[in-house]
Amino acid sequence: MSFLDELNESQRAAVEYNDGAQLIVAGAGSGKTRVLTYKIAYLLTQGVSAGHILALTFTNKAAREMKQRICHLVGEDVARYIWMGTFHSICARILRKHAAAIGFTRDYTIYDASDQKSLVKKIIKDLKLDDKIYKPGTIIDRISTAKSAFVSPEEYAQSKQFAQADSVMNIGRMPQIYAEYDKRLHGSNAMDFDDLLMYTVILLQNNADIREQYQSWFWYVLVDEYQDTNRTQYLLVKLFAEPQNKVCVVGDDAQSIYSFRGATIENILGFQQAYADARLFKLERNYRSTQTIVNAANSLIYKNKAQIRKNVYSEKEVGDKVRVTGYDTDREESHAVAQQIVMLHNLEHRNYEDIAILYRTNAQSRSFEDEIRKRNIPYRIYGGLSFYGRKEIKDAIAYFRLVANERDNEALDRIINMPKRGIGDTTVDKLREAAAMAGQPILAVCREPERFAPLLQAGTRKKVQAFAQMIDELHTLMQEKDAYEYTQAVYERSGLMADAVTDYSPEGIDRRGNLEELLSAIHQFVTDRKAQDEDAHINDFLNEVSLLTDQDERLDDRTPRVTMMTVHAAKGLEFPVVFVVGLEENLFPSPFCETEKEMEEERRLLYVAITRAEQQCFITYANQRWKNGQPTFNAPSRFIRDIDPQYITRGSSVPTMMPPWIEQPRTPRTMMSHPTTRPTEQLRQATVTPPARPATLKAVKQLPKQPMPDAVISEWKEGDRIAHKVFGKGTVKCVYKENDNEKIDIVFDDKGKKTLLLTYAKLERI
DNA sequence: TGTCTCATTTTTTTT
DNA sequence: AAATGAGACA
Repeated sequence: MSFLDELNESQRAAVEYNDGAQLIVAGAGSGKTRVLTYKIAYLLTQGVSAGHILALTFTNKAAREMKQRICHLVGEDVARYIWMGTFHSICARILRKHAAAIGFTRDYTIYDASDQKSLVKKIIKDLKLDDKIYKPGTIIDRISTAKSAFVSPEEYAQSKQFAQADSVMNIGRMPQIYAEYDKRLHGSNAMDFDDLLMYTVILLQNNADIREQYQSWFWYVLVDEYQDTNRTQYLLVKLFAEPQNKVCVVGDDAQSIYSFRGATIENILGFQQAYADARLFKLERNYRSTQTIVNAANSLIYKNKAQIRKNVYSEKEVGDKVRVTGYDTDREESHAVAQQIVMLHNLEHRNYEDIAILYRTNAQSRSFEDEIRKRNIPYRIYGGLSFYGRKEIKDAIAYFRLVANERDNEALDRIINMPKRGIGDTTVDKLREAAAMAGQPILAVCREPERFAPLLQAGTRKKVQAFAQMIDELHTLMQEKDAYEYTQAVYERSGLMADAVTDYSPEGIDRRGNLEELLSAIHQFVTDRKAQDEDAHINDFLNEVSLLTDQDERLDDRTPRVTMMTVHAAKGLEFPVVFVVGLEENLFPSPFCETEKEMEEERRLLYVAITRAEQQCFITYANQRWKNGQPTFNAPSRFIRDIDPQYITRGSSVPTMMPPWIEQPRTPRTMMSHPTTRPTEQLRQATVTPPARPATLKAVKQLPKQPMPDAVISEWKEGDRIAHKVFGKGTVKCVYKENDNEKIDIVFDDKGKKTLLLTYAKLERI
């Protein structure tokens, strides 16, 4: 087999074995995708036909790339029949077909994070719980944890473990909330992301005929990134693979970084127990990075206890040492990184696309963005507001959703008064109540208000009815037209486009542009699907979009750009030059990890970050960082100490001030509202003993609001620093008055009218 | 009902 | 630094 010659010995062994269950432990950069693609190609040459292969990945992007590579090996006409996709998209596909078996219709909606949140908020309100204690975020997290562990509401109510964790958090009513949440989702003919997996397992468990149908259909099951699967996914894989157990999972326990989402590292560690005669293969040769980078990463991960020991090595050049540099402030850090990028580009002729900045939290991106833009360096930020996350796009999509699934109450909530129809919150509340009373979808109440909600005023009834009628008319159109024509009809009938067109503000023009972009994306979709002789219905589009992530967008753009993203988002990618920034205590590692186990996950996260680098790796930290409008002071991350010093060189941009190591007191939860603030000077002098906290500087949160006459503002402009920034609502002009330690933000709307005035104090001497 | 003003809060990572 | 929410008022 000629193409197998392109593999090394261990890769080839892994590809050629397919007698049964198989675990491939693939070190970073060891060609794991290559093995998977070649394995699939090999299976095809062995007579397994494409349609009988199921390959599950973590992201759409990974699926698409793998499919492309297989196309190169075996041709597109074969590759297109492989069942390749994310867990979620494969499940969504199966559930569409068998929706009735689990009590849904095939038009079910997939709720995204914001739908979940608003639903949970309503439940908390209806159950009359305190939203200070029952925070939507926490609740959603608990529900997701349960679903990831395949725990139903009933089982949740029985579970001592969940009950105990809830009582610690003082959220003892969780079982009721979970049950109610489940009920309302079902009532809305909707599922959240976790449901897609959970219901597929339920479907297969409860329906022997369907289960056997898939089990005999899938001859071979492959799973990528197995270290990031949760219990529900484990069950799912098992259900697909039984009874033959021709299953091949690939993963790296050292790169398991999604436990917060329910991933359990036990899946990969216990694979050989789960599949009795499973064979283990290891890929240990790293083809990506220099020896120094591999060694540095190894020395870091060596500090973790729970892991499959392996010996990842590189035979590339030794390469540069990892450069660790500390700065006084976060501003200096981003300034220096941007400057370094300029130098890399101009002096070492690095392409911008070869460079990435990786950080722990999305919030860190802003300062780098500012500095990089100042220097006119092209860049791209992943993970910010994605196109499909924009308000006007979500509104348009909410129309699609409601028309397709009239029970989708979250979509209705979004659009019933968008654009303005004079249907306010009070009316919607009444409608909701009437709907709950009658056991009807809210839209049904809108259709016949006199029957379900006679209390509404005549004028309101009319408005509500008109809305329902519009939706119903669109419903007819939806069935007649393709997605493109239908979208045009939606824009027109809903008044969305008219609303954007008459708005001449910069934001309005932007909104219109986005709506047009959506339309052209749908046009593209229709053309593509028709060329493939596939359906081009709006529901097909909706399906695809609701499972999209921000990393799946913007393929067209080929300008070389510096990449900025979180370390999580960088998993699976590689760059010649990588900056890992913000390596400080209380940031990286995150202040929220308390157990040693969580700390090990943070360490793995840094391992992932470092191993993204092919040739050069820079690590930076800042002694002072602005957080929530307040300065915070943190010691350099303990992880820097974990890396063997022989692979590190100290950066020299500022006087090296790595203090002799002090165990940074980790801010306990209860103290979070009073962040420790310590002046930089103190940090410099700190020796072995943890420094006391001399409060020579105090950050004053917010000055009392004071009227600020325009005259005063113009007076301040003279000689003061004035910054311009553009963000969501309007233009902000910040006026700093240094001597009085005050800063004023004046927010103007598009017409130059003053809309918001905030006064902040900077550091105040005591 | 909708807009404007002010006040409070903020736990990381994402399919 | 920014978003979200509550309350006042037109």
